[in-house]
Amino acid sequence: MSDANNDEPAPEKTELGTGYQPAEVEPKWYAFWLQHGVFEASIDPNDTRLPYTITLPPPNVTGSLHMGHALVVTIEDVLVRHKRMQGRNALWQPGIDHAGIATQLVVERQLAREGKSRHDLGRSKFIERVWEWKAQSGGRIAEQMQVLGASADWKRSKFTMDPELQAAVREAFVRLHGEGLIYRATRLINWCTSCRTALSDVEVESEEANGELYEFAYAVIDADGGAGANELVVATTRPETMLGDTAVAVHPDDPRYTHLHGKKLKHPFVDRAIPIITDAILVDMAFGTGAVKVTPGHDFNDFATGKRHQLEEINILNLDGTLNERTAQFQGLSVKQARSAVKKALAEAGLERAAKAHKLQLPRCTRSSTVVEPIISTQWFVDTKPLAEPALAAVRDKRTEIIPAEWEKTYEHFLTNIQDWCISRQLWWGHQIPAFHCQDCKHITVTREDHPGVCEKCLRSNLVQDPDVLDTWFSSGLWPFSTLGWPKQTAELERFYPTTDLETGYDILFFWVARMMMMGLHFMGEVPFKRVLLHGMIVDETGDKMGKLKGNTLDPVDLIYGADFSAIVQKTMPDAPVEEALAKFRKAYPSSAQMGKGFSASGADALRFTLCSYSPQAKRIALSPARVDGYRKFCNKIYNATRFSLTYLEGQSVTVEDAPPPAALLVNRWILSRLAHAVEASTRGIEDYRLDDGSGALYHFFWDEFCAWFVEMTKPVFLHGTAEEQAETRRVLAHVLESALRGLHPYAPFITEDLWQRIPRPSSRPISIALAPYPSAADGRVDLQAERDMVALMAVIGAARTVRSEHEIGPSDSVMLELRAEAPALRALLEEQSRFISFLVRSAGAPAVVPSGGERPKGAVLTVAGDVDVLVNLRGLVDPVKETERVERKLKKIQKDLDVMAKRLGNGSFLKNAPPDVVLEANAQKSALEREQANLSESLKWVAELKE
RNA sequence: GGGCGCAUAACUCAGCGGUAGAGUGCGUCCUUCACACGGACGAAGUCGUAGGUUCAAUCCCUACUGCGCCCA
Repeated sequence: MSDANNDEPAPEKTELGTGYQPAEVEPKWYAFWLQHGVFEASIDPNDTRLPYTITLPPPNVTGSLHMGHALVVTIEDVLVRHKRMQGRNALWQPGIDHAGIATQLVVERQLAREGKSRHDLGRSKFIERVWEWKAQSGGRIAEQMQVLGASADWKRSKFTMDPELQAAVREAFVRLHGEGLIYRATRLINWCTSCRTALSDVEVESEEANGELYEFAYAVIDADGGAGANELVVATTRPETMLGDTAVAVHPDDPRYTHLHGKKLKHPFVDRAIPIITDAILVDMAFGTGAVKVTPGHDFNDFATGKRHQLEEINILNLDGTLNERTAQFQGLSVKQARSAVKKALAEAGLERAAKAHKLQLPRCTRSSTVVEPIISTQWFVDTKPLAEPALAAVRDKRTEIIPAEWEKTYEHFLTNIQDWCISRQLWWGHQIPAFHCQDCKHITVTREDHPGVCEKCLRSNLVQDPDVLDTWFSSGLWPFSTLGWPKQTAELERFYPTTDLETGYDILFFWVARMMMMGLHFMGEVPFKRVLLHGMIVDETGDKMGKLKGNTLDPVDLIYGADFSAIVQKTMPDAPVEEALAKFRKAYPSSAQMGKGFSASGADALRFTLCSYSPQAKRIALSPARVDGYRKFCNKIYNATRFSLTYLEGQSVTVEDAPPPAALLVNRWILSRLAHAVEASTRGIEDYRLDDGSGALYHFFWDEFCAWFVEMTKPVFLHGTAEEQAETRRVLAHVLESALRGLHPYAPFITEDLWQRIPRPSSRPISIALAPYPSAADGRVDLQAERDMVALMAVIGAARTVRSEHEIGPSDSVMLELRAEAPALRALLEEQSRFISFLVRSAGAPAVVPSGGERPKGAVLTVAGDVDVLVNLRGLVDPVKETERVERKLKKIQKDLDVMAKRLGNGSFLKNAPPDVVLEANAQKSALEREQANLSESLKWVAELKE
């Protein structure tokens, strides 16, 4: 980390206008942080700070920033900045994922525009071309993350195709292979005909679709005769696969088909006899005709059935999804064409029996959305069972904690049912499998060497490297340690592994988290992270997933810099007419109706604060632009409160110490006490992964307590207070503001840095707020008496203000105020604070503070605030009818509450069974209500005098 | 089919066994010397439906209805 000796100057201070302009502030402070190495983690052996590590889920190199990224960046940045400020040696490890298929597609599209294919270039030229593309336009997303304020250690940024990471991948492969956990096998796998590659199970998502259940008949060979005995009708959603049928299964207990057991069927198009088998696992008697065609070469259930019955597995597809030479006259057709051709041919052969609409699950490639075809193929697999066991155990015994805990079940379910993982991909871009096929003896040599000289078995040198690359998630699985230098024993690995927190969307619990757990435990012997923090998906304001088709995508950048709605929809739906796109957008974001022509430039801080304000526990985060706007205003509030404070702090040589200043005035004692609560709540929120609570506590503190009460109450002090009171208040104001900005910094890094640099601060502070200590309860001073007194005071002021407001007394009209209280201590408090009451209520002179009872001034209305009767003299100022209405409204409400209390307290079992303090509390509430009721009823009699 | 979750103010969401909260919006008043990106005040909810447990249920349990997601 750089230190304060760095003589680079801080960015120049600009004039403070009346409105906060994030665009003028944010970029310069980001540059400042980078310049001073504020985000850099330390491996200095003398640095004894406890490490705190998060690895950033590496975004796709082809990607650009979307709301999901903004959420990840925001949450992780809050966690990291908080821990950094708490004095931890914080490492936020960033990086980029090479994204095999996605990247290859991007570059192939680029080539296509030049009229070329990757095959025209050849493998090595093509890969060079990908690197060129990457250098020019890949990884832009990292810059966009910086716009959000991400305090990652960018100098350590890694790319999954960096040479060190390639070495890590190779090492992992070789070791797993040596341990027998990686093997090569021929089996049924998911094949994407458009990406032309195998996929793992998790890269296939099934989608409901409207299809049909089609029935056709196979003729029975050597039929015994009898009604219906010479054919067997099967039902299928994929008729074309019948070209690969090698059996038809019926349930062993199905009486309809007992006579066919052991018989064979004649395939109508290819020269093949198909056995009728009995299988209780595959066949559901109630479904379809109860007879199931079995295609082991193209269906996972059928494949398993085939293994049980030693059936032949026939592949009918070419890798491009067309039918191959095993399909007679259908050869060369696409699957879709073949489906209608087969149906037509069956109908012509008189074998078609029925077709009815049917809902089915279509497996689709997560990348290309192409329907995935199961085919038999030779691929590399990871034997996941031995890896999954330790990963399960680590979560069960809490070495790794999953938060929210409800995801543990999903994790458990996935890992207990995990299938072997197909890791080879028929792509060029990625980590090429370090396996070398001997052209002479066919042995496969797996090695760390780039170019092994000879086959390890026959020692001849006729070797060809396996052309396939590894699944991108294979390298991602190594991320928590490969980024730290593994397999080398680096200082980074020593210090930062296991990492502390892993924060990501729940949607990649399977893809990524489970794999990191398996790999981390296997290679490092320790869990890769101590906590897994999962957040929900960002959806539009109505709860729909964001998507291009829906026209409801929100670009974080538009919220940060501001944008017209018409520009936004032209970007999200470039092909649709503007009006139509705009309509869709407005429907998805009803609150945009309040926002005029577009989004204001809210700045990164406001967006971050908004994202923090949603509970991360929710599965769906329905982002409301209006809410962003609310936090934009909050930033403006912070800015203006600071501006106000500076008018009293600048040029006043106020000294700020680390410890909270001594305070005698109630308002000063109170705000220090509230500060203690607020910063504590913030830390608790961050530590409990409840950023909504943490940020909310500070929002409420800053706006509703610091600004609404404290700052207002400093005004009479600064105007008329003694020099001593002013000095004390200045010190408290400076201290609380400085502490509050530090407290807010993880959530809103830019504005807090900018303002913090302008205000007085303790001499011990470092060059950046990002390195200053996070405030704790010790920065305030808990003072329960002060809090109680302020509650009473605020209630009195509120009651008087309500009277003013309800009677529409203008701000320039002052009112006579009389306060009556029984307890001498309470009267003393009101006397002491009378200048604040007078200032905030705008009373004519100090309020009269008197004991309860006594004669009521003529024309005064009465309202009750706790134990204080508040008499506001409205004589000649208001309408008696309005006053009657007001009082009656109040009385009605009180009566309602009293009814509830009477019911509770009238219940003998409540008095008997409820805890004593609850009963006590109820009684207290009841008498307070009764007193208020009595006073108000009394005041009804007086309304007539008001108009005098 | 299996699993998970959600249903609270007009909207987006917190909350929780002891008489319902926030932000935005809405209404009234106010350009008072930090902020109209503001201030003061106010209105607004049978806490999805039906049962059960309890002195007490929005909260716990059961069923149902509606919605969403994941796995087969």
